[in-house]
Amino acid sequence: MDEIDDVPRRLWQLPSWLLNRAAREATAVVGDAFARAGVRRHHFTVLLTLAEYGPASQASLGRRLGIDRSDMAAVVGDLERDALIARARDANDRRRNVVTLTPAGETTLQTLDARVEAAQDELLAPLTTMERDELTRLLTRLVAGRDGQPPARV
Amino acid sequence: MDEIDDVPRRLWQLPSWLLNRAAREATAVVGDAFARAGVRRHHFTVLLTLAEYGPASQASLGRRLGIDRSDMAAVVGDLERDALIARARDANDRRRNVVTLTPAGETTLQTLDARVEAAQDELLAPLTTMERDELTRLLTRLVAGRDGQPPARV
DNA sequence: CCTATTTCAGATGGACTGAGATAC
DNA sequence: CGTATCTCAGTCAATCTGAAATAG
Repeated sequence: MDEIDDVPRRLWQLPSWLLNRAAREATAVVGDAFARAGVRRHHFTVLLTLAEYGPASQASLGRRLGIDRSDMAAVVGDLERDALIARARDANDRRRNVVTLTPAGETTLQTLDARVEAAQDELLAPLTTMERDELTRLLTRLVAGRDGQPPARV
Repeated sequence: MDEIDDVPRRLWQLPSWLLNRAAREATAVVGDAFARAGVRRHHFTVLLTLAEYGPASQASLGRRLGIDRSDMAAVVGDLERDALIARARDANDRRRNVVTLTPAGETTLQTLDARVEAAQDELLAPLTTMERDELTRLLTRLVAGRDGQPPARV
C-alpha cells in the first residue's frame, strides 16, 4: 500500500471517500490472499457460483457476477487449464458451454474460502464483533436498497 | 449500471464484497456529479486540499492524496489551463512548482462541494440519518485503524 | 555523488466494444 | 431473419514505471 500523509479532513467526512478507501484495503487484503493461491477474484467467484447453483453456461455466470463475456471466456479458460472446472457443449443448446465444478475445483474452493475468511478478519481487525455485524448490516441495506436486490434477511 | 442477476448468497455475506459493491456505486454517483461539471475526482480533491492547507508543491499534494507524480502533473496542467489554480516556481526550492488556488478555483470548489454533498445524499438514500452516521463512524474507524491515521474525533 | 521534483513516454491490468462463427 | 453464445482483437481510462532534465 502507498504511504499517504495526512489526508484533508473534509475527505475523511465523505462517505463516498471512506467507502472507496475501505474497498481499496479490502481489495488489497483479499487480492493478496488470492495471489498467494495463484488465482484472482473472478476465479474465486466463478467457483463459488458453481458450488452454490450447480453447472451453468458462461453467459449466465457472467450475468450473475457482472463479469463481461470476454473476460469470462478467459477466466473459464484458466480454470479449465487447471482442471478446476470442466467445459462441455450443452446438448440441448449447442451454443452454450456448460461449466461444471470438478472435485479438484471443490477442494480448491474450500482452500480459497478459508483464505477469504481469514482476509475478512484481517480487514476488519480494527472493529469489534458487534461493529463488524453492524457494518455488514448497513452495507447490505445500502447495496440492496440501491440495486433492488433482495436483502435476504438483514 | 449493469444488470446483475441474483448474486450468490455467500458473496452477499462477505464484507469485502459489500465494500467493493458499495464503493462502485459511490464512484458512479459521485463521478457522475463531477462529469456534469467537467472535472474528475482528482481535480476536486486537489482543489479541496489547496483550500484546506494552502499553497503546496505537486509532490506534497500527491503524497497527501495518494496521486502519482505523473498523474498529478496532468491534473495540475488541466486545472491551470482552466485558471482554477496558478503554478509558479518556488523561489526557495526551484525544483518545486508552488500550486495556488485562484478565486475562480474557490468558486468552482464551492460548486463541486455542493454537488458532492448532493451525491452523498443520493448514495445513502436507502439509509436513515442515524444509519448514515453509524456507517460513517464505522468506516472511519475501519480505515483509520488500518492506516494508522488519526481518527480525528469519531 | 546522491536525492528530490517535475515531466514525458510507455507499460500494465481491468473493464468494455465490435465483429465473426455458430447455433437457436 | 433476428437473437443468443462464445471467442478474439482491440479500445479505453486509471495506475504506475523509467528515464531525462533540473535543482538541492
